[in-house]
Amino acid sequence: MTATPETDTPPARGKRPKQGEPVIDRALSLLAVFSDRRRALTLSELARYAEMPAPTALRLIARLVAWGALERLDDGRYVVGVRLWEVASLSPRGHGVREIALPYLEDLFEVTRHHVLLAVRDNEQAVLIERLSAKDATEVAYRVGGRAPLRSTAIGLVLLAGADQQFQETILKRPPEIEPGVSEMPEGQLRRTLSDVRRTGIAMIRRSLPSRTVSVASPIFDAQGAVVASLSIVVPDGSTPPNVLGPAVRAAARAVSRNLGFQAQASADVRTHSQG
Amino acid sequence: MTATPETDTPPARGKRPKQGEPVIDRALSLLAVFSDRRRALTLSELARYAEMPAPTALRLIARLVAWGALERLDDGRYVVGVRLWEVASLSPRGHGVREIALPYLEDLFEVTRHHVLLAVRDNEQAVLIERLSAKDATEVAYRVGGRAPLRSTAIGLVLLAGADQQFQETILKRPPEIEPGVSEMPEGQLRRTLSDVRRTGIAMIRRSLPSRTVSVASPIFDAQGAVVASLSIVVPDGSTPPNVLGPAVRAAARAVSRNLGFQAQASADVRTHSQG
DNA sequence: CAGGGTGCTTTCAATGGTTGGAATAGTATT
DNA sequence: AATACTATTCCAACCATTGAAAGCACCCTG
Repeated sequence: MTATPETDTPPARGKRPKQGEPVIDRALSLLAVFSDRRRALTLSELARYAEMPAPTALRLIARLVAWGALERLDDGRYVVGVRLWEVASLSPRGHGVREIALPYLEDLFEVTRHHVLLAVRDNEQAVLIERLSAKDATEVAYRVGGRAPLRSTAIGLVLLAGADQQFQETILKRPPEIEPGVSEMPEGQLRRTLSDVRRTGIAMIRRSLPSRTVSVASPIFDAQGAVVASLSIVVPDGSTPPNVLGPAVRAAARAVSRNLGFQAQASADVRTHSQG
Repeated sequence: MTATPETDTPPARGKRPKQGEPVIDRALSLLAVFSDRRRALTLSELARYAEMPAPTALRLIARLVAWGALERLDDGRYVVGVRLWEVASLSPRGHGVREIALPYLEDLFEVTRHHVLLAVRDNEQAVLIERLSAKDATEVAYRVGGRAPLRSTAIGLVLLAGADQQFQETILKRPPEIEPGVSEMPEGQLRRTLSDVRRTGIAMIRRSLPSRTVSVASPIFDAQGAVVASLSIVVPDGSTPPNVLGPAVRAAARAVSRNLGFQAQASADVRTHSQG
């Protein structure tokens, strides 16, 4: 029998607390410490948040710095390096769609002059790939590289509606998150909404916080007909009639899809695909 | 039939060829394999290019995939993942300047309607952080995430002119790279040019390849007065009088600098600073 | 100017994660 | 069916990895 008595909590009463974790995981956990609020960190902060001894952290960080994944500031703190940005720019679902979509985002931006967003789905959230905003636009909700919920944003609803059936069910079963400013939908209504999004190619959501805004989003398809990204605009509530926004966003999204090799069906009923 | 690979790798005389390299370095070298031309790779390709046995590569890749640094496509190939993009978006010299500069880049883009570029220096090259291009613009020379030389591009000259003295000397001593389409400057002229760039805040270069274009660039300063980025436009030669382009670019660059906390001196002579 | 605190760096012996050849399974090509 | 290539699993030797301890460096405060 494969008796592994190690099953209970591994408090590692011995001498080596967290030993046993693969080196790469540790190195990556150091990268994961960085966030919107933590862009420059000292060695001890990194060691503390990544839960490892300072000497260990130092050794790993030294390698990351040597490669360029991290950079060291004059004051000794560490920040994410340009080299990592460089590699990340090769991410198909990151810069890939972005590169193709950007000109169309700009066209759309010219029309509305507020916010234009581009996002892809990563697991149970939407990751913002691009955001164009006027300098005097309404308050910003999300930043590029940040994450947004799937169920309570227009851009997220589009991604959810385009996800594979099994994933959708998983999300639908989950209890609604309570979020201020948006009215969370019960399961039944959410199902109907997703169906509408698939049929019309448009999702729309009103927010009251941080300011009264209307968001309209539309899916971007790849050559296989899978929803790979979501395009959205956010404007102050009442600034533009919604029946104008919808077609504009959908047209832009279609233009991007066409550029990705998507052949629009004669009629509707676009198949959904699994992802990753 | 090919015989035993005895004649192949000369140094690997022992049993363990490349053993001894830190794990992180190996993992990072896997990431480094990806490039503009290689965005989706199989396991064996990754192993080959990173020069490591397939089992080793597989093990490392598995960790990277688990974290999200890489993603696996349906056909088994690997691509750079969104998670890496997410972390990279926290890079101050990457997305950092970009975020602040973007609105001004857009303003400038509206005027010229061709290419607007934003770059930072990484070692001996310029790394393109952002590029706005019209759909019908002239041929593109560089892509976001790509690298450009310091001496033969306007955007690079600005970064070189703003680098610390010691670094500049290193570069100046280097023999001129031969590049088609631009006339490489001898050391003396290059020195004079850099001095001019510092004084006027403008660099200009004409290219004949891949098409006849004029590039104009201007430095972006941080609160400490160091050159942290370079802003540039690229237009077809003859489309716009250069004496119009210069002030426009410089004005946009200054606006960004101001947003970074830079206090413009009354007179000229901005001090240069060392970097990382 | 001691004195205590915090954070960074180096050292070093024990050790367990790491390693890659070999074998196996899977897939495309001839 | 044979061939060639790629992907994956296995495992025992081994060396990179580990982190406590100690040494530095640099604040503060009394």
